[in-house]
Amino acid sequence: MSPKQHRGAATADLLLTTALKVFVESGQQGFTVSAVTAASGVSLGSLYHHFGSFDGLAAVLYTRCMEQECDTMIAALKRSRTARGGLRAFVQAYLRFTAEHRDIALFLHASAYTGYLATHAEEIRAAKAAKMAIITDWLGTHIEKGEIAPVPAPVIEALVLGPVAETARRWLSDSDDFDLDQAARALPDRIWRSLRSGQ
Amino acid sequence: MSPKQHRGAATADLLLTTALKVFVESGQQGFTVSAVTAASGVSLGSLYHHFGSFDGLAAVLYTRCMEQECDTMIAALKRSRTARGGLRAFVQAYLRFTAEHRDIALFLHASAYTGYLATHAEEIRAAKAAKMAIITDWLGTHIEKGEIAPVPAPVIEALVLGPVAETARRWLSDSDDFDLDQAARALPDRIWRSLRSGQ
DNA sequence: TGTACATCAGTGAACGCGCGTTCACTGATGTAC
DNA sequence: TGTACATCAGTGAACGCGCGTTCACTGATGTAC
Repeated sequence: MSPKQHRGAATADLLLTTALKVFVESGQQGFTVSAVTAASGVSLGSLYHHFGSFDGLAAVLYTRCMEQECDTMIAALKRSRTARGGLRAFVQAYLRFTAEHRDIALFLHASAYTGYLATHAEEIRAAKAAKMAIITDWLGTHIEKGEIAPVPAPVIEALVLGPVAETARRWLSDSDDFDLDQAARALPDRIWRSLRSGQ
Repeated sequence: MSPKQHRGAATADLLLTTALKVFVESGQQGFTVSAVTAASGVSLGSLYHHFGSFDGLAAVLYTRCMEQECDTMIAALKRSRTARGGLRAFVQAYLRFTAEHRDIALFLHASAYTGYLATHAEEIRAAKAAKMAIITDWLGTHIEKGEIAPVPAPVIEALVLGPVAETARRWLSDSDDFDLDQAARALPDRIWRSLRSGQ
């Protein structure tokens, strides 16, 4: 299972890093094998040696980015024991991640309905579900505790992820005229108002 | 300016209708000129006569779908004079539109970062901004009246559009295991809690 | 009313380009005895 | 320690396919006098 040589990892890494750069700089249209090999200096055959296909490379890149983002969110959530505090940390971590890793955030948002992920759709779906389960579990425990209102889980998730994702999308498509810090300040409290039980 | 013949309108319409069908059935990958001409029975030259390019057809289709959706939302908003009532109508109209026009909703969501809209990005942006202005104006008047909390406009917009768009996206990618009616029942009140002033 | 002309609508073969992929190959590294 | 061998890593020319687009053309419709 484990490879007898390890120097290949650096090449695979270089390809992934370059692929992300190419995507961000050239968009979906310019996201091609030849663009990635040209920009990285790695040969075409080497790319196929490591990833099997271009879709394969895209799938690995997507999974890696998605997990990096989710792990950041999850760490933020678990830093706090109250629902309100965890939520605040989650929202701010998401927006900070978007700002600090614009390339990753852009790739993740833009890949939603693309063809290059279709081949590996099931694996990606499973990887995403695994990370999301941690987040929804956290929310679940706080519903049980009575801090969050007893509303169907998909609704809670939409109330949390929706405004944050929408804000990120806006900033991604118009970074100059959109005040992300202002949104990061106001959003947590407003989202919390939509979730808390009582009243 | 006006054409001397009108029968062409039917052909252009057939092309647009077929293009939407092809997109929904075959995805971004299968969304090609040849697929559209084959499925519609219209000749390649005729497509170019009416739209100039394939991107041109896609841009017209996108604009048309977007305006149809926005007009539905706007009509719902204006049916009510209170912020709370308008918002409820808006949310439910959005989700109902998504369910009733799954094909349009899917195309609109999936087109966000695609290459085929890049060429006409500016016109599309302008058309979208024109429709959105009506919605943000409506929200603005209710902020002034004090019904909606004095939070920055982009935050308000994210709180309204975010959860609704997220819910639509979820249903679009998993129509069988997602209860859209349940969401449509619970969401308006929850979104309203995040917007209302006071407390 | 007839006819000449301009414009609109529609046709489909042909073209070039760039895409993802294949493949036969060389070189580097690790393993066995 | 040396050497034979298997596997991993990397190379780049070549291929076929299907994409969007072009273009010279015919037919239909409306207009002018």
